[in-house]
Amino acid sequence: MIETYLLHGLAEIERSGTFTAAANALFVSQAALSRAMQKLERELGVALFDRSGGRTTLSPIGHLAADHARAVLAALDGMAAAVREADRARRVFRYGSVAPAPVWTLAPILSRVLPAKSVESHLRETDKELVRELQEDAIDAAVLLAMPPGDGWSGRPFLRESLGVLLPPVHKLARRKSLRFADLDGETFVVFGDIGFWMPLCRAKMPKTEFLVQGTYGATGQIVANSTLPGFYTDVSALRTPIPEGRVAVPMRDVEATVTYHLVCRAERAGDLSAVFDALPEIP
Amino acid sequence: MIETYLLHGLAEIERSGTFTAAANALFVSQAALSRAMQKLERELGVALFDRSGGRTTLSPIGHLAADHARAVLAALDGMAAAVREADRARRVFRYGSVAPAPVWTLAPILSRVLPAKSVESHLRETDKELVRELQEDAIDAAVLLAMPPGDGWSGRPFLRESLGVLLPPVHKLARRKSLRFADLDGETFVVFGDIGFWMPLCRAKMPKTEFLVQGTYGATGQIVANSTLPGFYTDVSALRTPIPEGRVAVPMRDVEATVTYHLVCRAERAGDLSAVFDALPEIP
DNA sequence: TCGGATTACGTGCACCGTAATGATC
DNA sequence: GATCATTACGGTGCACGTAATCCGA
Repeated sequence: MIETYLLHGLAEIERSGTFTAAANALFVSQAALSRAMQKLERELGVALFDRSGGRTTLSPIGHLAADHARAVLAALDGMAAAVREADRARRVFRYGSVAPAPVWTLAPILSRVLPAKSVESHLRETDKELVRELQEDAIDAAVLLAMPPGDGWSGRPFLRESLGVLLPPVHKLARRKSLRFADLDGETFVVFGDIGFWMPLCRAKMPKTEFLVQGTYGATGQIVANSTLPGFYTDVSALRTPIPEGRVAVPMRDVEATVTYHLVCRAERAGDLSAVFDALPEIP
Repeated sequence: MIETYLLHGLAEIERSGTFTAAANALFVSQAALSRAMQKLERELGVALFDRSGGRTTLSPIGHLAADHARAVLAALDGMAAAVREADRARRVFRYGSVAPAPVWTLAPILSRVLPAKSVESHLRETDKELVRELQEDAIDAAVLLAMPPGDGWSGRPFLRESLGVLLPPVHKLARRKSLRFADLDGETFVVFGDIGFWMPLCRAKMPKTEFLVQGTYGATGQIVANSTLPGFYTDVSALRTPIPEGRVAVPMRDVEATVTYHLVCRAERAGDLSAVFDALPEIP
């Protein structure tokens, strides 16, 4: 029987050039490697090495065998990777989102509907990145701003969110009923870093504005509450983090400031996720 | 390290359905197989079997792993086959021919030009079969009646052969200087079986003729020498087996009765065989 | 003489088989 | 109780490391 340690030995000898170097790389003695290669030749019934000179070297057939050995070992690694990945996928539900708010909504739903699975999520800044991750099966589902173009997708909207700004009462715009991005362009905003698509959206809509990006959600709130710098909120975020005392919340009325989140998966996987889709809230 | 005996075990369990049956098929004890599968699961860090019920059965991930295991084992078999085939090809020169006469010519040339190789040859009835064998790398070269169509071939003519008939002196055609197939159609011929393309050619040109096919060359000669039945010879065969006493040799004058043999190989292999081509005789 | 492969030799581990035990129908 | 799988136990073969040997530059 040709066991894999023989293939490892052969591949490493081709890589290292000599038995001695390969043996060191494999943490075995050169004697063991020498015997292993003799065994491999015996198993195959074919000489793989030129043993004429002082240095024993791979024959052309030995190189051919080493090529195949590497292919077999790659297949074996592929097996281990595929099996471990399948096992992981069995235990965890992984999804990405273009914004943090949908995660707050989904977290309790997912842990109720998929009690046997742990849930992993991450933020991205564009639908496009998440669509790619869906296609590569790197995630089970994604929260997008719109259904992706083309067939092969399954999903539906489940949450709407609208952006607004938090202003000090003395701010010249604090008395307005609503604002546009254009009104605020040039202000300096305190903003939390991980807010998904909102970040590039705000940069695009307010190119003259400077954003003081904070690494944590807490720090962002602290600075907004204890300074006169404007910050952001949304209708959804206001439900979990009340508007700070001494701040005025003014909603934005640009169409881009209100978005609808869609939970999306590949159509093939729709069956696995039907319980999740059924548990999503309806949009009023 | 995942050794191949673990993969064999897994694949056989999927095939057989139970550990017991698989263990019998693999000629090991069920205990050994059970331990082996535990080791495989330990190596992968993933459970491959449902051990809840009385019968331990493959989980979906176990089936996935078994699929990969079979693929790895197939790659391993492929490696052994490729290496053994490369080694064989290194030691033997194998070719096919549409007729026996070229083999008589080539045998001494090949053993002189390729002293390190043993030579294997076989007969086929058509160029087409041999071209396919060349394409499949089943043979190193082929003796054909013509260069194959298309690019990718290398070769040249090296021998010409003409067919004739051996008649008893009393035969009504024995005094002719030459004959056509049409003259002989309807006669009963004694003929050796393994004569390559000559057999279908003669059947095609003399559809009314009955051929008494002999299994050995010696038997054919004996019957021809000791009967009044007509037989065949060629100018080339006459050099090694003289015309029997009491027989008249009459050449055929149809164009199909004279052929030119070409030694052909795939163009990629032309370099390996240049010494052989150089040693071939020129056609007068 | 030196770097590197092979051979010799003793050791220990890992896999084996038998047999007892466990688990499920 | 029958049928499988797992666990326990003792044995053994095989791959290992050390060290001696061999072989070319």
